[in-house]
Amino acid sequence: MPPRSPSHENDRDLPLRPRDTPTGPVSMATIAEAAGVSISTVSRIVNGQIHRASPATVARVRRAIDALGYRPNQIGLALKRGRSRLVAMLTAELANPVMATIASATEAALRDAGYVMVLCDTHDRPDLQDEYLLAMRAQAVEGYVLVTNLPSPGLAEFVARGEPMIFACRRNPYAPPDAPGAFIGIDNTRAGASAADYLRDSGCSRVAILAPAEGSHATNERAEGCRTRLLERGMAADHIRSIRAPGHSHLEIGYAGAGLLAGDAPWRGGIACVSDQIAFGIHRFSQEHGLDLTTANPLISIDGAELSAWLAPWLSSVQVPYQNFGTPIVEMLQTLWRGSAVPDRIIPYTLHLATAA
Amino acid sequence: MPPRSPSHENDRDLPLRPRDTPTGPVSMATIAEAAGVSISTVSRIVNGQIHRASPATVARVRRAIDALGYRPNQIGLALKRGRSRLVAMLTAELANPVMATIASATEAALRDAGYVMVLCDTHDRPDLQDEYLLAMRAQAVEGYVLVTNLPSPGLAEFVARGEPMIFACRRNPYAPPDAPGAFIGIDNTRAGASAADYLRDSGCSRVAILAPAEGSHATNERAEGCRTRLLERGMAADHIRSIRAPGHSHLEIGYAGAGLLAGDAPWRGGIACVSDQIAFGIHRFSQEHGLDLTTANPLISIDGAELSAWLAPWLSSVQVPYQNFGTPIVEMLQTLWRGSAVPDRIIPYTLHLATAA
DNA sequence: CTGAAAGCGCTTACAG
DNA sequence: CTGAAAGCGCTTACAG
Repeated sequence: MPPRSPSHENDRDLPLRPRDTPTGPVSMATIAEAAGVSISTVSRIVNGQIHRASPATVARVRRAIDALGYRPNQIGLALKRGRSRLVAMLTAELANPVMATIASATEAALRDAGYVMVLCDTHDRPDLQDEYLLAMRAQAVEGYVLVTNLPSPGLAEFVARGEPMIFACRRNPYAPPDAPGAFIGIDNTRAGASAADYLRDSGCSRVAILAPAEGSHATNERAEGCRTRLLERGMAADHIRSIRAPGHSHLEIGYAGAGLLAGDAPWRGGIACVSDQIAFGIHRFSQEHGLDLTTANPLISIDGAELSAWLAPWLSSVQVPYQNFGTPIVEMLQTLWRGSAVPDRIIPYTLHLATAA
Repeated sequence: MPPRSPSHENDRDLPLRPRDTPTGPVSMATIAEAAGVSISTVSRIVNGQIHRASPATVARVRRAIDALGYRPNQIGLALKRGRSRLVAMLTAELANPVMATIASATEAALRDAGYVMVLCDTHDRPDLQDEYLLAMRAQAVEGYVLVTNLPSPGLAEFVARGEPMIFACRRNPYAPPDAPGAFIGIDNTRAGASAADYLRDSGCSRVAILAPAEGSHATNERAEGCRTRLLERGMAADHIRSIRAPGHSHLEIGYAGAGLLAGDAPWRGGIACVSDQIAFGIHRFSQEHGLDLTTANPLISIDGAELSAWLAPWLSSVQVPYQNFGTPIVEMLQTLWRGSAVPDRIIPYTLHLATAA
């Protein structure tokens, strides 16, 4: 750093961050020394207790802060407070666009609230989920947003200890019955029913419902909600074909399901998919085999990724506004921090209609 | 906690984590007291210096650790070391599948290396980028992975200070010329050339190149690489149509570009898109207007998201293995930490061919 | 083989 | 209006 006037009065003229040689991060002690006051005084001023110092002192300290580019070290703060300004997000699979959207929205909302998001991808492995929970506690994170709900000893313990956790899309597997579950998501049963209504209203007299063989609570509810509504609306049980296809990803499940659906004869009727990706899988199978499963039949999926409008105009969907989940998630966390119970938050969805002729 | 035998000898029989009442996280002091030794001794054993304690002591401490479920508090550690085990990832737009893939891959590689990833979405705003850089420094993160490269005062300062930063896909705008840039990505110029080769080999005698009006360095290189190769391969300059379309997202850019392309007469010739999303935009425009831009013309894009194989079989692409970026990114970071310069890492790509007839 | 002490960067009563 | 001191959970010479 070039030599400069010893007078603090000149600090005002310095650019915001004048260091052009690498220096370590500036600590409160540095500021205290530069301003000729104690660390306590700097701390108070940094924390807005300006009425507890003379205006001259406040000005001097502030000038030093600006001149040296001071930012409070969050580690020191966290150690003192016993918690960081970190919130952990655990996703089952970040590569899934639904999860990426939720992560992105949550990150933005947390930033607005002054928090920083740590991202953990469990790859749907219970051991990794537990490893992350423990690692995050060791980081003194202040809360957890879970888009994963595998039963695991660690999760059970965290729930039992009352750690501040929000469950997005997937419910707390250890929630006591009838207790608020801190869940945010859609009513999956109703979403399934809406899919059924759409197909029924489109004039379908038979419907195939495609879901994963090893479904989660959410996908099972969607499939069951659809089936129940179809029955309610007078469809004969043997006109409802439930296909539970195997596979790792929903894309593969859709592909395999399409094989089952088209096995005997070309399917004529409505198709309900519990997720977008399953519909995409059906589409690929259909194209590869010269079929028209997705273009000749009324088709609806649940999730409604924005990309569908661009690449899959043949697809109608129950559209879930995942991009808006961030704000309510943070609100729910803040409620937990205040010590209150957090009721489930059921998000309304909309219906997106296929645009293709 | 139920009363239990005061003898430590029984700890061996306790389940891994026997606390069923909420207790604060266990500190080293707790372990020291439980094992009847000093904190120093616990610290040494936790850190593997077991030859510096008697076997009996080691056993006693380990038993206490297991019984109480102790994990070192990372905040205390970080304060002592001056750095956390955190690495910051800054993305320009997490909702973009390319960025989500890189984030996911980096997260996994960091975890394997014992680090935790903090995710920051700059939304392509220079002010947010700077805000995050400063916030991350205040968290004492040990390194930065940037998938954003907006010129900003903060970024300039970080580069000048030699902070450990990796630039993925987007180059360091402040890198001194001829210096290693700690960049990882493909050779964009060559990728553009490969796109040109594909179209030329497909027999195209004219080609439209679609790129954003306000292109980044990367998209400009791709477009220019394509154009140059077409000229090299004997295509007349007036058979190459460069379309630089306006828009916020690449989807919109593709849509707008398709409008320009189809403005006068239906386009007959090859189409090169500097990104997948631009191709998707063209597809939507084409479908909505009853055209066959994407199905009747040889079409290639750069990026090659996996989803294309499912939803856009008409699309060929230069496929970039973003899902494999994690390991090299962490290796590069580790090289920086060792104090060495990090040469650019140019990742090879493959060609994915359209499957549709 | 083991422990007391200092210190990392903060905050917060407490004393003056 | 201001500062010295204790303490958050660690590590690391240093002394014994």
